[in-house]
Amino acid sequence: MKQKITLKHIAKELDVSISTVSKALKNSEEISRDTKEKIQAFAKLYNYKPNNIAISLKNKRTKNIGVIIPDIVHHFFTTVIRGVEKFANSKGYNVIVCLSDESFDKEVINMEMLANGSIDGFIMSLSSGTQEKNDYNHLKEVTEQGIPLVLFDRITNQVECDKVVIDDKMGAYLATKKLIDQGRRHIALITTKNYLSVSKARAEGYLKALADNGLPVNEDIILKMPSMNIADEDLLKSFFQESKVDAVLCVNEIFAISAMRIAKQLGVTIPEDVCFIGFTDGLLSKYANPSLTAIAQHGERMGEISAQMLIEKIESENEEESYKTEILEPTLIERDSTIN
Amino acid sequence: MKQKITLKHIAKELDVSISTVSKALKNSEEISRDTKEKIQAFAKLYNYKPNNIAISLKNKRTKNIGVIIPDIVHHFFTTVIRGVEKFANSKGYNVIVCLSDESFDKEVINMEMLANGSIDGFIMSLSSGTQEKNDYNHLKEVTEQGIPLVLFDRITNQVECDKVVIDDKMGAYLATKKLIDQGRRHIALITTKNYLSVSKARAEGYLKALADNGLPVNEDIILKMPSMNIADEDLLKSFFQESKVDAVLCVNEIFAISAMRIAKQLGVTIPEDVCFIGFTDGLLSKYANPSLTAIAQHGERMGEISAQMLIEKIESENEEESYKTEILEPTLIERDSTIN
DNA sequence: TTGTACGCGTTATCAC
DNA sequence: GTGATAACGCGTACAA
Repeated sequence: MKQKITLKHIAKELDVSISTVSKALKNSEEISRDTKEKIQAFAKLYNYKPNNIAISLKNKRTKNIGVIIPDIVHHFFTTVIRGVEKFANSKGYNVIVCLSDESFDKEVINMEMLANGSIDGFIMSLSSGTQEKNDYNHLKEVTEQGIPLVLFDRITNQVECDKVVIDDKMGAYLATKKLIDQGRRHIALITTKNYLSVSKARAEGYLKALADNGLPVNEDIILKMPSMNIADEDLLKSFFQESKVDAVLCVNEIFAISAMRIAKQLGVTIPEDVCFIGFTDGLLSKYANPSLTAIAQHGERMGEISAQMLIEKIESENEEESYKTEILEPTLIERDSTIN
Repeated sequence: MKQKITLKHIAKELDVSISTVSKALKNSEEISRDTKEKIQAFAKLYNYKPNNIAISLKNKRTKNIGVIIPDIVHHFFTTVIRGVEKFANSKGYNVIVCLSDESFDKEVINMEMLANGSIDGFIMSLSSGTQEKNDYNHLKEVTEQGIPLVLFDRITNQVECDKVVIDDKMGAYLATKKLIDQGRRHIALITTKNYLSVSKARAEGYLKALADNGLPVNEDIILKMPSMNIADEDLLKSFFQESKVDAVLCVNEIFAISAMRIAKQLGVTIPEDVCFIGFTDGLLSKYANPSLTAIAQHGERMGEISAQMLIEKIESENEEESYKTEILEPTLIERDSTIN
C-alpha cells in the first residue's frame, strides 16, 4: 500500500523546504528551473495530488454543494440532481446528496450536518413534513450564517433566498384549458392535501381555468390523496364509480397512471370517455399505455439553473443581498391520453 | 449575518485558552465545574458547532462516502443510492454522488477528484465505457492507496475489493425456466452488446436454461441494443415483424416496456401470444400495461449491504486484506405479462 | 532563489 | 484546573 504523498514527504526526500515544493508545483517564478523540474518530476512520479481537506480548511471553500431532497424515487428529483451534478461538476464542485424522506426532522439533521463546514451552499426542495409544520428556522439559521441557499420546486416565501420554480399555476391552467377546449366539462383534480406549495399552486391554476371559462367548481371531483408517493387505489376506485367525469388532471404521474389503470378496469375508454393529464413528464408518462399527456417540469434545467445561481452566489465577493426567483415555463407534452 | 463561531472566538470572549474551551465542551474532568458551565452556556447561546473540515484534517476521516454510478435515471441505481444513504446516514456518514454518465473519462475524473481526501471510501458501479475499455487502473490506484472500495452490480474481477451483486445468471435462468415451463419454445433475449458484465451473466443464464431443457439456441432471436438507456424502436419493430417468438426476456425494464408496446402495435396479445419478462423491478414494471413480470434486483438492499461493508472496512483497524463478494438472490415478481 | 513563520480550526500531550 | 505547544496539509507574506 503506497501511502498518499504530501508536500512534506517530497520536501524531505529532495532535501528542500516545504514551501519550495509548494511553489515549485505551482510553477512559481521564484524557483529556479532546476529545482522546479526536479520537484515536478518527483511529484509526478509519486502522483502527488494536494489534499482537498487541507485546502478547504485554508480557503474556507469546500467545493462541495449540498442537495437535500425529499425523495429520490420521484423521477423529477432525479432529473434535478442530474442537472445540478452536470453544472456543478463543470465548475469543479461535488454534490453531496441527502434525503429528507419527507420528514422535517431528517431535513433539519441533514442541514446541520452539512452546515458545519462540509459544503459551500445548499440546493433544496422542502419536505412535506416541513411544509406541513411550516417551520423554517433551520433554513433561516443557515442563511443568517451567510451560507447561500437555493430553493427549488417546493419553496416557501418565508425564507429570503434564491428560488427556482416552474409556474405550477400556469401549468395546471394550460392543462385544464386544453381539456375545456376539447369540450370536457367535468374535469376532476387528483391532488394531495394541500399543504404542499406545489399542490396549492396547481389547484389554483385548475380553479382559475374553470372560472375563466364559466365552469362551476365541483368539490366532489377534487380528490385528495394522503401520500404524494403512492395513489390510494381504493379511493380511486370508489371515486370513478361514484363520480361522472370526462377528464382528470393529476398533480403527479403516479396518480395519473394509477387513475388510468383503475379507470380502464372499470371499462372506461381513454381518451374518448375520459382524458388524462399528469404533472411531471417522467418515464412513466412516456411509457404508459396509453402514453400520458403531461406537463413537463423541466427538472434537469431546473437543476442546472439552481446550481448556477448557487455557485454565482458562492463565488461572488460582494455581499449585497439580492435574491432572484427564476420561474420556468411549463410545457404541455401531448400524448395519447388526450385527444389531439 | 452572524459569523460561524469557533473555539478561538469563545476563548477570547471568555478570556480563557482555546484548549480550555475545547476540553470544557467535551466535558473533560480536568476543567472546573464553574468554567465548564460558563463555557458550555456560552457555546450553546452562540450555537457553536465544531468545524467538520478541521476535524477531518485532524482525524484523516471525512465521514463522507463517495458513490459513483453510471446514471441516475435508471430506477435501479436510485434505489441503491437510497439504501446507501439510509445506512450511511445512520452511521453518521454523508453521501457524495457522482455520475459517470457511462463514460470512462468521467469516471476517472470523479474518482480522482474524490480520492484526494474528500471521502473515506468508494461505492461504485462501473460505467459501460469502463467495461468496454476494460481498463481498471483508476480503481487499482485507489485501492493501493488504502482507500476501501465496494463494487456493486457492474463489477470486474480484475480488481481486488469487496463486491455486491445479485446472481444475474440465476435471475435469467429462473425467468427463462419459467417461460419454458409455460410451454414457450421460441424465447427471445433482448440485451446490449455484451461488454457489460451483467448482460453477459444474464445471457449465460438464458443459454443455460435453454440447454438444460434441450432447447436449441437461435441466434436470430437474440437482439442486441446499442444503448442501455433507450430501446431502438426500429430495431424492435423489424425484429417482431421478422421473428416468430412466443416469449421475450429483456435485460432491463425499458427494453421490456418498449418491446411490449411495439408488439402490441403489431397486434400481438400479451401474455397469450407472447410473454414478457424484464430485469429490474422498477416503477415502469409495476405501472406498465399489462404490468410486467420482473426479476427484482433488490437495489435498496444492495445499497445497504454495500454501505455496511464499506463502513466496516473504513472503521476496521486491522489492515488484513480479505475481500468478500456478497451475492444476493434475485426474485421473480409475477405480474400480468406472463401467464400465471 | 530558497526558507521561515504563520494561519485555517481542532484535538492531544505535556507543562505549569 | 488551566494553558501552551504541536500536529493534520497547505499556501503565502516575509525574511534571508
